[in-house]
Amino acid sequence: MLDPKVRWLAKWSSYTLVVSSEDRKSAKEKFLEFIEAKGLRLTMQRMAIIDTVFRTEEHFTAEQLLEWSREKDHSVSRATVYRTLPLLTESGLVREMDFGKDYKFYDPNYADHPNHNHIICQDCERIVEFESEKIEQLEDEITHNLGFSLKSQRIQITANCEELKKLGSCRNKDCH
Amino acid sequence: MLDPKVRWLAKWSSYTLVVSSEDRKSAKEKFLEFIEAKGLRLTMQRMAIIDTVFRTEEHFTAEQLLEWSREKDHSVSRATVYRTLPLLTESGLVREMDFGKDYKFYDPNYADHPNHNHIICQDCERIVEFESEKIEQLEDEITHNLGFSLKSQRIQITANCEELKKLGSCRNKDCH
DNA sequence: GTGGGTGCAAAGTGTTTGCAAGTGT
DNA sequence: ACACTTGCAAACACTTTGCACCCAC
Repeated sequence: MLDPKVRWLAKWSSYTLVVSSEDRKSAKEKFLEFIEAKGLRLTMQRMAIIDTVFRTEEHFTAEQLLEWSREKDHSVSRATVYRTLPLLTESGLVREMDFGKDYKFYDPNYADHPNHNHIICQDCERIVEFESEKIEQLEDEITHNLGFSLKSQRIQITANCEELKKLGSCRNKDCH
Repeated sequence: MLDPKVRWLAKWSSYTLVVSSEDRKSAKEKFLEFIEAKGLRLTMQRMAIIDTVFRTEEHFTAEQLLEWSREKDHSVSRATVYRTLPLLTESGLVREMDFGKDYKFYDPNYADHPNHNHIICQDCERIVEFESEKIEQLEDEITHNLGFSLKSQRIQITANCEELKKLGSCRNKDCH
């Protein structure tokens, strides 16, 4: 395993090498193909951003992505992050989510689980994902009955930790 | 039926009279009670806004609410609309919705159908509502199994009109 | 009369964009 | 070389807020 700093300063040729040894290489490689197919260029800044996105398990905001990307390449600017996010969502590998906050969240796990839904803890803002074939089936049925064909769906559940009620505080209170 | 202009210029005492003859009086009266319970005042501007909200069947934006309210009382300002909206959502009678646009939508039908969900046509932006006890039950079950207690939920389905596919165009294409 | 409410305009906040300089191919 | 990209800072769009005046109670 290379020193992360070194890895990030490396040129593209050695970079792919690292990529192919990563867990999430699949989604990342798909995105690199997407970029290539569109005739776009692989700049150092984009690489830093892309790697951050596909190395992350959590949902993140534009600001967090900027911060994390800068740890890898200090030259990444806010503008580039905001210009790269639409590419990510356009590729279908990252999903933009709106929880009614003033900023958007981005979900890098979308590629693997295109129909997953979210539970957001009101107390700690922890986000948990789930999938349900039964619900999907019902949604599809209802949508069809109303004269539409379902394109995509999202469920957002706002909830409280059971822990909070029992213990008076939430274990994850400061996890965000 | 009074001339709308006159009705809106009337003082509070005669105003309630009109209210009680309205279809949506129930939600509106609940909100007036909510305001009173909080010890807030009933200004002409608030009345114009409140009446607009509870007379409306459609989903609306802050800007639309301002425009409509101004038709009733030209002195209503944008600031007052934005200061009144939190009261409306806080009362539980209006629901704030985020469809990922830069502005929020507000749903005045929330009081009557607190768990309704939305299907948005990708082509014409028409919004259709639906409810499903089965889905609610499943959601509640899943949420509980994951260690949370469900507070609220929302489903957004993006779909295409079946008509569009069959006829090549959507009847509602220009309805928004 | 008084404390909450209002309009106005300025400030905020997350996001987008014009432009000149930089860089991957 | 050329066209795509970038960083910077100004611009944007929606929303919030400070302040002096106003008005419902």
